[in-house]
Amino acid sequence: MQHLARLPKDVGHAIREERKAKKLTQKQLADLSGVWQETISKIETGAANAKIETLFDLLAALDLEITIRDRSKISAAELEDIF
Amino acid sequence: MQHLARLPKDVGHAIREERKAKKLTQKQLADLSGVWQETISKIETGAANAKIETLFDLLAALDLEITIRDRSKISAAELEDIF
DNA sequence: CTAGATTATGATCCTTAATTCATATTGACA
DNA sequence: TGTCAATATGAATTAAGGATCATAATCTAG
Repeated sequence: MQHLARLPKDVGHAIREERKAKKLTQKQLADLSGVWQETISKIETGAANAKIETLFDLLAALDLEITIRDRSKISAAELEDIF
Repeated sequence: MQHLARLPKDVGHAIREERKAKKLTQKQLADLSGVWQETISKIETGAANAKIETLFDLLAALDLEITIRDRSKISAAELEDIF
């Protein structure tokens, strides 16, 4: 599964889906990442405008990474076919 | 060109490279994105831990998007970009 | 339905990003 | 080299995130 993000709230959704896909609770992710459960909740629900560092703490704990590229380059559907 | 980001500073590098690839000055990007030139400078040099919303303001102005996925899913094409 | 686990929300305190202005530094180029 | 554009840096102020504690709301198995 791969997540396209063009708006800040997309990031929270992606975090939540990846956390659930890995069968982790917010508390477990909190312990893994060093980010508080309350903060994770706010980020996942879009109630927070998190800092990049906090986001990367969560991404690292979930073994995720980010790629940045032009919007026109390739569609998410096409990428799904590749992977 | 596509940028892999696993650490916060990678984001600043990607922003800078994409801005230069599109032949924009920090001031021009500032006018396009609504983010101040001084702030862009700090983000590009890694001197700032920007907020997600600020990052997305810059990505939108540069017509960029991000994808989030598992670290293990790296294509051959991307490996060539990295090495 | 109930109990326990999970997630959400609210308050306070502390830290820090973003804005804004001023200016210093660097870079490009005639 | 000298000048102007571009970028970086620093200070002060404002706004907001994160830590922390407490607790409410929600979900879920038994």
